[in-house]
Amino acid sequence: MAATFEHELPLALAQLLPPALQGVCATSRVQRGERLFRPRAKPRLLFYVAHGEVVLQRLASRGELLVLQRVRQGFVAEASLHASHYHCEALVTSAAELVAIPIDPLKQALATQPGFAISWIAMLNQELRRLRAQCERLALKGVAERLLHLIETEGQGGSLALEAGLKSVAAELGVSHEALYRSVATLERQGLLQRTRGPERSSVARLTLLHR
Amino acid sequence: MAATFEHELPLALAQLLPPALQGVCATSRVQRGERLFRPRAKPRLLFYVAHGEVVLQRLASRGELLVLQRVRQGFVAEASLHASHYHCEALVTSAAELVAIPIDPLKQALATQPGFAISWIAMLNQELRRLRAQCERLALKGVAERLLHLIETEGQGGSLALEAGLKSVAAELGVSHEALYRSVATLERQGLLQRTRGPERSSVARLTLLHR
DNA sequence: CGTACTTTTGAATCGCATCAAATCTGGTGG
DNA sequence: CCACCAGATTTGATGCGATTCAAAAGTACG
Repeated sequence: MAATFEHELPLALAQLLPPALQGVCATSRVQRGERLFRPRAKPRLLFYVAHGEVVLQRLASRGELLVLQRVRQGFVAEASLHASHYHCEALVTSAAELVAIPIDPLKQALATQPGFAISWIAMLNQELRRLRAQCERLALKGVAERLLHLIETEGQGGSLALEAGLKSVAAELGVSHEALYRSVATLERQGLLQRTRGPERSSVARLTLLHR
Repeated sequence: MAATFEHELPLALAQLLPPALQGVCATSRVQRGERLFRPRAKPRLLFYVAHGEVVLQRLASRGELLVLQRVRQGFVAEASLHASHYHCEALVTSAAELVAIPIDPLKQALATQPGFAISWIAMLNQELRRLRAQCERLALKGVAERLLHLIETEGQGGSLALEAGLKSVAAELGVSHEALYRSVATLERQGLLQRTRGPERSSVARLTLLHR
């Protein structure tokens, strides 16, 4: 779908981006399954995910699919700002509302507006901390420990919204989906976790931590 | 040791930092075992590792030690620039030469010199890519695969220098040191890997990839 | 109503963690 | 110089947990 201006920019973006840059951004709704970019493509746009879910993934040497990042709210591949090409691909796994920011004007704004550059650095710092948390999580040994760590760090108040099903979570945790299903069932049986399903087509499942 | 000005700043830093900021930086040599900062401490200095090795680690909920990052060359905890306190601790694991950069002047320079801010953003982007590579590595299932991935991504020309022994590498790979020793031995037996030890006290061991 | 996908359960297998112990290493102090 | 110690390295044995393969049931969507 072409750019639509009927929707305002998400608040987080409106506060971050300078007005001049906001003018050249395009908001669009993207269906599940679409690809934002492929590996080796030259970066021209930088994407921000307002709703939905986008997965950054990469084909490993053995042909296995590695999930580098699931983005539910935030920038996609912001590290490709100065890169000559993408190192991974971005796939929409849950219908999303995206903002596309042209890279050239973005770099221009960063170079001329110090306040914006500072905010951008703060955003990158936050992203760094998030990634370190993910590394910490992947270093945990058990499936249950990884899942609980995910809910604690990525969830809000001990509750994690699932936009795209448990299978996608399993990939992010670096475990087989069978192992994750079993672990969730066990934790539920032990009363440590509660899974709620959305009643409607808006299947916003949710994992909530109990007794802790 | 107090600041010494007998040594110039490392080239990478000299090119990155504005002259005014270089003037307030302190170079120092730090022994193995020293701690640069503890969790919950308020960040006042930002460290750059010129030589040696510094490990960013954190005590997990179970009391296990999680290695978030091994820094052999680059910044330590650069994400704490705007943070109110550290989330992890930094331990020197191999005698290191460090540059301490006061945070306040650093933030001042970032806010007033757009070119510097841009360079800083580029550095953060590089760090983000490195961390994504680490996540990718930790998602691999086998010890051997993780090790080979480490050598490929962190090494230079298929050869990785070890500043602090295999045990520290095991922690970074998220595996037990026994498993890593066995894996290295197996790979050596298969002719896929060669381990060289430094002849002198400068025990710069090295892992080199063969036949690939 | 059929197709594609997720979810679920089962069973067999394998790799790694763990515990244990021996050897080797560098560095320290007598 | 040597005894000694702390840590790294190495090898062995055992058990657990995850992967893998397989198959069935549930669910969304056209």
